[in-house]
Amino acid sequence: MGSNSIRINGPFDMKNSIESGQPLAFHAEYSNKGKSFDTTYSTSKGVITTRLNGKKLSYSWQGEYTATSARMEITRRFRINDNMQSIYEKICTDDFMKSAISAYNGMRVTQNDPWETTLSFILSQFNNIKRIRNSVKMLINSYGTPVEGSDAKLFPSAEQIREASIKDLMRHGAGFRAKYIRHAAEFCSDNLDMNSLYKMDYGDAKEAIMEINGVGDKVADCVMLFAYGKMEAFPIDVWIKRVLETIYFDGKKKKVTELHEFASEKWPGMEGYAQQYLFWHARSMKIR
DNA sequence: ACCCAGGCGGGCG
DNA sequence: CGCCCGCATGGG
Repeated sequence: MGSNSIRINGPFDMKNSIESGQPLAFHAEYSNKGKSFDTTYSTSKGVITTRLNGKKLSYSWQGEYTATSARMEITRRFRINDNMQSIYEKICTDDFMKSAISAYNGMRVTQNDPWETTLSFILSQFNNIKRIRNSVKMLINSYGTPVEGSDAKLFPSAEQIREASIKDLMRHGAGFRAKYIRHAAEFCSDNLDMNSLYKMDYGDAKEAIMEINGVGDKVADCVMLFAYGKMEAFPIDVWIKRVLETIYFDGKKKKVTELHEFASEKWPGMEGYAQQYLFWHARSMKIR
């Protein structure tokens, strides 16, 4: 247990960083209190509580954290050290991107735990955000280890999830994805050292994670981006497909492979950030 | 009541 | 390889 604070440089919109369909959207608790914004979320090691007030991000931790590791967790999770001006220079390529950046100025791509991200985005397939959130929270409450001095629980490990029966996972809202989750939990605890993917390049790491049954092209890209911080990853879901076709291809249908090529040529090395702004802006504008 | 959801694997041509 | 289909379930 302890607390400290970080001074934020550059624009930082914590609310949209959490709400914008990234892993924290699926289990973090958050609220506006006056002019400050409060957040609490479970990790594999403890519980992190933050309060953003202007440029000051105060935080406290419980569980297996030291002052150093807690600071690293927060810095990494919200990509505090990202140079947003430099990122915006790369992705502000046209009027649509300009309006997206303007609407969500300071929204970060977050960088989350690999297992947490894999589990969350397997659940996301053919699902909606509210339901994904209910499922993830149920899984935390049912399988997570209690945290001393808190009523919260740790984010459950792959080793803990693999002990669940398919039926139990289905009862927790996983539906037909239950078998994928079980396989992922077994694969990630037996056959895959998830930490080894950090040092692989994007293509190799994506290929490795796609060995999990239930992880295809889109979910793999989400894991590459939201866990491993590989900024060339460009997850293409229905929203991204529609918004690209609408804005850049005059409404004409394009194949996913063509859209990947388009993104890598338009936002080289920063596709992930472009995707996050496209996604959240497209959803708010209900582009269908 | 009815439709749909940040896709995926499997089966087929 | 590309296309098409079914899929558990609950929120809107």
